[in-house]
Amino acid sequence: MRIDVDPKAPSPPSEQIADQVRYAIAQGRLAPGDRLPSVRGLAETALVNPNTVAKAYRDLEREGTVETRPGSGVYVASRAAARCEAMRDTKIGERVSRAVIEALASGLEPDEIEDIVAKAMRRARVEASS
Amino acid sequence: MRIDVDPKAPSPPSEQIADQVRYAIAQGRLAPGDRLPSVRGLAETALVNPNTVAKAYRDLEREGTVETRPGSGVYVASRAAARCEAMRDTKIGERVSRAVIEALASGLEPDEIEDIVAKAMRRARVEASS
DNA sequence: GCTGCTGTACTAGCTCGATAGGACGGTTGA
DNA sequence: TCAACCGTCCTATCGAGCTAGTACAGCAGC
Repeated sequence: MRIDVDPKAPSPPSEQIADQVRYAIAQGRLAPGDRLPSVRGLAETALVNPNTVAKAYRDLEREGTVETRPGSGVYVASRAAARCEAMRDTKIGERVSRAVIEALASGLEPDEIEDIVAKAMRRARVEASS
Repeated sequence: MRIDVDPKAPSPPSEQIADQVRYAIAQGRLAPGDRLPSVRGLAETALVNPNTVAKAYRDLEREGTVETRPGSGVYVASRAAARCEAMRDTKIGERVSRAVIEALASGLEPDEIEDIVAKAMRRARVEASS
């Protein structure tokens, strides 16, 4: 369970953390009943403040994706996978759409955009395999 | 010269304005010597504070894309087109790449992402023609 | 019981950016 | 000349979000 936070990304760190947990659940890398990293532990490895991790966990708890057992930790809720998958699809869909729409609005041609997408895909594959 | 500001977008209004001016220059919709909308006028039509437009113009001035003639207005600089085109390509490239990389990291398959891109492209075309 | 871990809560301070409102000097055109 | 417009500058305020530090209550294992 590795979670990376990019301080230069447009979305705030707490949202990045919550998103990565949701994606891990959607992929099945986190199953119902699994325990999440501790607030303090994750804060240390992700180089953010414990309060930032706590905010991410609080948001996940509110939407029913995780449940916290007082004194023990935070665990993936039982019916979380389907919801996480749905959230991922809409969220990623919106984000990719927004980028494509901006690219078209900037005057780039559709085939230039497809080129950029293909290149990004290849680059991401290389990074993922390394 | 229509400039729209989306207050819900992740990037701040002043950056949206500066980007749209750059894209217009890259496309040739704004040519060297053309005059930009006045700070107060654009602030009114784009529903933002005049200071926000002034900040966008100041940034464009600093990078050499426009030049302001005191008391008269802000005008597109003579060698702006090439620089704007280069800036657009890197900026849009980064933005699209970031979205694609996040989509792959979230567990979506490459062909699913291509689907999303194709759909966004069709939708943007419809909106542009309306 | 005690130690160490868990998440939670709270106050305070900081940065970034937009907003609001006013004042200034330069230019344009009647 | 003078009114209207131009961009610029300045101070102050607000909100979002992260950071820092502290304190608290619950659970687990020795």
